[in-house]
Amino acid sequence: MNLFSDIRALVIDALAQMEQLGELPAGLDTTAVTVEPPRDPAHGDMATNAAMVLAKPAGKKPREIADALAARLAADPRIIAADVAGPGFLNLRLAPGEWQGVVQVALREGADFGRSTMGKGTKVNVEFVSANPTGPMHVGHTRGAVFGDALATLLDFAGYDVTREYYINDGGAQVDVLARSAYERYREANGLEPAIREGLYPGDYLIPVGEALKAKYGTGLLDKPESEWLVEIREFATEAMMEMIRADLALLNVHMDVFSSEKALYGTGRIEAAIDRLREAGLIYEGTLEPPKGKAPEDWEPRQQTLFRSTAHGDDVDRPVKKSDGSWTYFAPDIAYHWDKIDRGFDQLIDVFGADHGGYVKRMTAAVKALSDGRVPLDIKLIQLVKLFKNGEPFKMSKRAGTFVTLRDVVEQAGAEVTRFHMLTRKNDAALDFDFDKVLEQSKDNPVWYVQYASARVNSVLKKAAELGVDVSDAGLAGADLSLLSHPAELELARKVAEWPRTIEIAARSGEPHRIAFFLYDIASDLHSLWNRGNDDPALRFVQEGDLAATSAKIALVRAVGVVISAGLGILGVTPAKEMR
RNA sequence: GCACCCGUAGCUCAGCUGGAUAGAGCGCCACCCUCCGAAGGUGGAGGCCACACGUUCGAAUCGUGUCGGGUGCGCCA
Repeated sequence: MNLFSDIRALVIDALAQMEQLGELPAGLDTTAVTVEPPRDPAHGDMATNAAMVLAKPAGKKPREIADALAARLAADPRIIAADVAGPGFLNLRLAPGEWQGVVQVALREGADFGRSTMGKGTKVNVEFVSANPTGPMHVGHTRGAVFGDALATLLDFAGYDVTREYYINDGGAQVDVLARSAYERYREANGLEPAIREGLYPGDYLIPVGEALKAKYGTGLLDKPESEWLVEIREFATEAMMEMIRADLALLNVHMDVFSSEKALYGTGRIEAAIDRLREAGLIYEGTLEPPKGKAPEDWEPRQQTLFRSTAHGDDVDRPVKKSDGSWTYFAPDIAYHWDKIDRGFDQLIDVFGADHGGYVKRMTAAVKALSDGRVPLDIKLIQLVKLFKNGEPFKMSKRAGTFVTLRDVVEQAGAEVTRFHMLTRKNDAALDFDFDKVLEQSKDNPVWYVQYASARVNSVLKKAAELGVDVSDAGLAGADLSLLSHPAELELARKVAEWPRTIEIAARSGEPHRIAFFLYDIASDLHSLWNRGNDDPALRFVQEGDLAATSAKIALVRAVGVVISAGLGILGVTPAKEMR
């Protein structure tokens, strides 16, 4: 349930009645009518812009519509006041019973409170991470992994049918480089001096792969030409890398539903078929690209290439699908891969890319538009970089010096929970600071800690109430006399609880899980604030010694907040804390 | 040169498909607490929402342009 949509429905209903009575012209478009919490609580509980939005199409003054609408709404028992204000806002004040009802619903629905049917079962594919299988994942991948996973959970919660997917880039030149690097480590395992020349992957993580190769092949591949071992070792090393990547993802509690392989597309005719489909649409041609203006490479030579007319679908220039030697570019199998996703029946595609792949967005959306006849939307989410800090000082990374920070480093130092939450405290397209010390700090300016502290407080106060004989089960609390929750400060917190389902829908609609993290910080802050007021005003303490009924009602509210915090943390992939240590 | 993202308080950032007097944390100032409902609390100062036009009853939010920062720009993925 979403109280805001309920009241909006009430408003729309009232407008329909006004149309029937001729107070408004028939057939008005009410899609722009909103019911929202006003910024200033003094304006009431909810505000609607109906009168202002409809004034022009109805040919009436906003005030006139607002007055009539107010009178009609005020007749509903759920609404105790409806006042016209400002340029034509209609401010509504709801009966306390509505807010108390929300608390009860939260307790009854528990972990499902806020779950929405907005997505209507739409099949959506979220492709994320998709790191090259050539080494361990680094911090940048970590953010992408956390974001993609949280987005997937969020969409699921909002009623979408979600598939988490990883595209393995195992078809390009980089896996040959991996094979050659692993071969050197294999030689090393056999007591020979490895020749890790420029351009190979120098990382230690390939040493065990070399040893495993020795265990499998003994000395059998030594002194053989590359052509005899490349394919086998490539396969072996890629599989080893994928195992490592899966293990890294598991450290973060990220689990994919599907792993798709680029290599598996070769030789199946899938790539050719995808390109042919574009060709039939007249979008493939042989041609020559202009050099980019103002940045003409010195070795530029015009070349005849097979091009995709991506400009027909919003791109700036057409893009090559074949290299000059006739082999496919990276783009070609990616087109085939996205076609495959369309083919598998997804209604909506989401790709999570690093911001450095921003230049790839238009051509990919163009391809998906062309392949699906505009039926399947592709939404590409770009993830900005993570700036690492240690105690306020920038933490320099260098691949060459071997000081680059891996996903494993981050998780081992900060923990999966803290890492996940912190990575979601910023909008995906904004750069994120990650300070190894600050994320572990126990203070109010650390959102992770502050939200967990609220969660622990809920737990501890429940325990205390239970000791005094309150039935603190959700069912028991839902049965409490909630009309005792009448203090304005308590109703305000209940209002925040009522905003949870709305927050889910907004976050899901915009594909922005960080909104959940911010909401959690807000509601945690409100809970702490009410708790603190109990220091000065004993009537606001959650546990009222000697008054079981009042305590039950207050604990019900606290537990409702706990329900929301648990649900929210669950979407972010974080386990709520039971106590602080 | 072109495309995409960004520009909000001294700092780090939110701002809900355009909505009323633009919010939070840190820092700063004042007061309170010295409590085991704990790892502080309450209040305050502080902003031409980069700038300029435009659309609108209404713009931080939409459009155009300018300035500033980031990313990317055939035969890498």
